[in-house]
Amino acid sequence: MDVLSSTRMPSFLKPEISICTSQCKRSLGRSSHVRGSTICHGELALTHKVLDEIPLPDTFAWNSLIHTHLSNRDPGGALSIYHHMMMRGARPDCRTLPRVLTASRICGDLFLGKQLHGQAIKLGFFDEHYVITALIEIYGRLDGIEAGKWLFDKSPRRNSVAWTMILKLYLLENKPELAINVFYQMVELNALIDSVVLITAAGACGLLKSVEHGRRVHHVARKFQLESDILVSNSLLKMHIDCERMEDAREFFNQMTTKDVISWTEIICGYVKKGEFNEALKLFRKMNMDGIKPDPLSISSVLPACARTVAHKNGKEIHGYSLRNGIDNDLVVQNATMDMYAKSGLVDYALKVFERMKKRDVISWTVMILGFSLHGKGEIGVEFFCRMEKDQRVEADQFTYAAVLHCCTTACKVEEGKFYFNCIKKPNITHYALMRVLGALLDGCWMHHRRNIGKQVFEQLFDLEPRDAENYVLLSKWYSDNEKWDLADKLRETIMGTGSKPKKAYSWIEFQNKVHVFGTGDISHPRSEGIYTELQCLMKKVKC
DNA sequence: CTAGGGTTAG
Repeated sequence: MDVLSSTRMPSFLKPEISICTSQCKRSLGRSSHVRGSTICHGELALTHKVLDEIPLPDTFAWNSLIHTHLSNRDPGGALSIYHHMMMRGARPDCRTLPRVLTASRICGDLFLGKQLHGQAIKLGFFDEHYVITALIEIYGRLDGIEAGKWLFDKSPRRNSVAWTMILKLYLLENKPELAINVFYQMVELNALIDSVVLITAAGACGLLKSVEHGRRVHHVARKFQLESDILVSNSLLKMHIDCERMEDAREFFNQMTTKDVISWTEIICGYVKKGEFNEALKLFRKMNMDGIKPDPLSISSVLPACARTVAHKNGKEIHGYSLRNGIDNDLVVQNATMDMYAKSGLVDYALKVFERMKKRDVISWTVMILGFSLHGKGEIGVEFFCRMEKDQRVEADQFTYAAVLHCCTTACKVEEGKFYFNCIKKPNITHYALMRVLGALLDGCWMHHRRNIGKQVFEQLFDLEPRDAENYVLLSKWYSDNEKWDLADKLRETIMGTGSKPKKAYSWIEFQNKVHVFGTGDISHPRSEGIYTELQCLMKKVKC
């Protein structure tokens, strides 16, 4: 029986147990037999019963039971144990309060947290590290960072856990610069710098995309000789990637003495995000040669690289690997596999994977709907969207709507497109989603030469994201398609003026089992001169 | 029997 199933057990105050008491006493005669990590459904129920029968269970036994409920993701159960403990006159100790505070935090009960705070003071546990941290966390998360920070400033003792909690709370409120400032304060005050606080600080630098702060955190890590700690080095690696410094990231990765599957996954992901799919695939192969076994996460991160090169052979190979190793049941892997097939031109394979899936989430549906639209099967995509809407377990989000709109554009279903577009106007839709949707609508405008609508859409696009170079590329294409060359040229000048750079465009060809990649204006290929000459000849022939 | 921590898919 698995541990989690005990979350469905009867509530503590009314245990419904039909096992004879003598057996209970044999198995749990002494309260120290209560072990949170190994306890299962029946045993937990038994424990309740036994604690009811013991004249006065010791605090250790109550603590264990509270712990068990918490680790079984049942904070409500933990709280009712605590309540019962109080009713029976048991005295909580310094290990009881942190756990009960955690339970009330998960339940979102700040009022109870305040009561427990009072109790901590009354019982003299206020200078306990664990109590302080738990209090900072419940105040910080339920009443805002300032409340947590106040407590932190007032608290008689501070260890690195409490400091880290403050950093974490700032990050939760999306204030990474304040988190980094706290980290610098720590360093200045000679507080103990450990791996966890370094990981948290590195995360803050990544969120800020600040190379400057990143260097300083890196320096501190080196000073405390924690740079080679695998968790620290992985977070430093991630920081370089998040700061969009792939060269630095690669250099750091290369000199890492130990690399685990997470290190490899991070760097592969970094290259995928940057569009360097061949480098991502190379590294995936290298990882295997280094004897690191791919896991569902690394598989899911390399599959997009296969999807976006003609190397769908690699994709099939990786699909085969996941089948042989029994990780094809992972939902994320299945979604990534479907997307790989759909984007490699094998939408039928994608559909096969889709139909075999036991569980489907909104991403599964979106991938499939988008897959159909990419293959000019917009009608089927819209059908799938309707099919999805019948499934109560999934709800369309911004990406699903973008996909279905794309279907409408490829199927020339302008009216339906408008209909879905109107469905999107819910409060939880972000600007980003709107961007994509508008972009999709725009494709429709091109097809129908509905120039006025197109112009309106552009105006909205620029309002939303005036600095996004991609929008200018779209508009430039729009002008060119409408043979407004002078406007297109003028726009190009504007783009240069804003200083925003469009993403580099890539193309590729598979030749003799090797994938050759070409970027715009790329002259890195050893035979690039010959390639361009040949290209010019071809262009001439095309024009004739 | 105790707190704060690194990777993934549209």
